[in-house]
Amino acid sequence: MNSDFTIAVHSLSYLAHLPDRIAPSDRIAASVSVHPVRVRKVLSLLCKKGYIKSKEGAKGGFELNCAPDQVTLDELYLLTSEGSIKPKFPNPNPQCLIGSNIEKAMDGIFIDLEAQVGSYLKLYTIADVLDRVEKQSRK
Amino acid sequence: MNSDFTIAVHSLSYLAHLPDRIAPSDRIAASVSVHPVRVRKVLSLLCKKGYIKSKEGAKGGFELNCAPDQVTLDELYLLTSEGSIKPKFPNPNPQCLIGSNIEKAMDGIFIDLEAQVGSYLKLYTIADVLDRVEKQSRK
DNA sequence: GTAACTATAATATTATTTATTACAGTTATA
DNA sequence: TATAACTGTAATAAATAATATTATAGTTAC
Repeated sequence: MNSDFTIAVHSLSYLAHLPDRIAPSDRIAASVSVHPVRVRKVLSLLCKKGYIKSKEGAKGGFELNCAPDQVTLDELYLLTSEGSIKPKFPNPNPQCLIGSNIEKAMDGIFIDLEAQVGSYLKLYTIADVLDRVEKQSRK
Repeated sequence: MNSDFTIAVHSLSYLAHLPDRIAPSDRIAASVSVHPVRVRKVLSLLCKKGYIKSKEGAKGGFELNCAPDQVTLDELYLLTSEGSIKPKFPNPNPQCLIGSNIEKAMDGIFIDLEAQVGSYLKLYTIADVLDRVEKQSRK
């Protein structure tokens, strides 16, 4: 899974926990600890899907536009990391029975695995993540 | 998942399909299409776990030492890629409620996810992979 | 004794990820 | 209405991770 997923989950949780649910990319970036340009790139995906709205100009930023308990981690996985479970198959030898067929043979397994991962991640929402964050902070 | 998994699965399938079930690293490497030194590195892990035996010297190589229908992909995943599902959390800000707790909050989710992945991969053996390779080759 | 092999460490190369810079466009507000 | 605070996005640079290569020592069949 790639770290755009981390950025998406962190950003949504961050916005959800703010009283006014809006923050500019540099503030979000400071919480996630990545570059603001990267935050904007990932959040632009979330904008397209309507999870957040972006406001340009002064006092702008990214504003939550969804119910935290309605957004599942599965959706964010698909948006940011779909297909990332399968490892690389670096040009196996086409002259060889195994080499020429193994990637396609494994593809079916990995497609189902992705579905498994999806159905598990569907059990968790941004609201759940926030709950866990709060529980963790009380430890 | 990292590509050492690919190398492990490919190598075991490759050995299993050979009449004498033995081959040197450079032959395996030619089928997988990676460097022989890398094959030896990954296969040395499989040796330690007893899946194969290595024979040094002339006419040596790696010899299968297990029943292909008894080795599950789960075992090979754990050996080569355990923990690789979880994305990176690049030093989130310790001054922030979200930043200081999100990685630990997510850890629980990813631990369970790994277990899910494991239990799915347990459904497939090297023998199954070989079957699929053969079916694929007849398409 | 030699050729064919494994084992493994050290280094180099390549690919991927991430950060940075740059700049055009938008908007609140002084 | 000028300016500061923003987003959007492309281009480039830097850092990191993955992979290959080189080197060397040890083993074994013949």
